[in-house]
Amino acid sequence: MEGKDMLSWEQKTLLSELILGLDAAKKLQSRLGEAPATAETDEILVKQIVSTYERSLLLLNWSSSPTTVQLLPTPVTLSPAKNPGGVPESPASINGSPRSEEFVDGGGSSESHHRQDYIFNSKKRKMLPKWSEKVRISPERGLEGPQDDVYSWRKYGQKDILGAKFPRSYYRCTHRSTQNCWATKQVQRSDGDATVFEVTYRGTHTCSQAAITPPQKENTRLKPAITTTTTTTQKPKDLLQSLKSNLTVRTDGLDVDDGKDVFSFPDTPPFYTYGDFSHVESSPPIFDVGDWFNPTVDIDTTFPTFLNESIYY
DNA sequence: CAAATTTGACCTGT
DNA sequence: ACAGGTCAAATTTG
Repeated sequence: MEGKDMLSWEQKTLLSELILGLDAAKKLQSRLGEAPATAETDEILVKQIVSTYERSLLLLNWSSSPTTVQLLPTPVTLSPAKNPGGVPESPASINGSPRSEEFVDGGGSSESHHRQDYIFNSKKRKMLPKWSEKVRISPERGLEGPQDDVYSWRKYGQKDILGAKFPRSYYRCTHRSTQNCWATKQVQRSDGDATVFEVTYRGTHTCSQAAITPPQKENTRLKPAITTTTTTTQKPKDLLQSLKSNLTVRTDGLDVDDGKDVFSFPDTPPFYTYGDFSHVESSPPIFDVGDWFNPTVDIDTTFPTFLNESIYY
């Protein structure tokens, strides 16, 4: 939030990457020109150069998606502090394989791509930008936290994570198949603070978000988990040239235990600084989330039933 | 009845 | 072999 350089994260990163690359390149250049220096050094330098430029390229435009692609300079005025994420996702096989087996379907055909497709996608997916943030919920609001855009998510899995007390749930954009939008997110309840969830996004939306979604209620269901909130906001914005790479903010491994729950919430633009992520919000008096989480759980009774009877205000 | 979720099987990278 | 992530059939929800 504090702003010194008003440069966007992308710009900063790109700049430093390019500078590093250039510097390394120059050194190597002089070295090679001089004498047969140590092979090791050269190797290191070369590696650095390569990776640096790779990242730069990725930042600049690592998209080459067949369809979708949204490198259009949206004339939308973005808040200076917030930049809706908009990284086109795609192969970006910079120095990977000069193959052309890159894109699958350019339209929407998908008759029988089976594991091939799966494999391909999983690889591709790994390269998608990733970032995470924490969201806290408040008894009345539902959720609190950076709420900017809201996309429609569809849960496609849940898994227990080793060491974590709560399962992690996986969501993907509802328009995955229809619009080839590969944005996904995973939600994990914080071990420590029951009102905090950590959500990790992967890939940005390439769908015309805010699709036509019937008026939905943002309610809470009576299920062992607060799920669903396929909210959709129609904000004709956000499609752009934001770039980001893989940043992963992570909460340390705290160990607490509880029941389990999940819920989904909106998406938010990624914004952080390279190795600097200090977003510790002042923790206001936390209230109890009462039953929104699990009114009834089917967990072993051996567990402290999550917020079963905590404070009530 | 269509769309979303649940959940165990399956896939892939350490 | 294991853990995390995804698929897909069955089931639930609206």
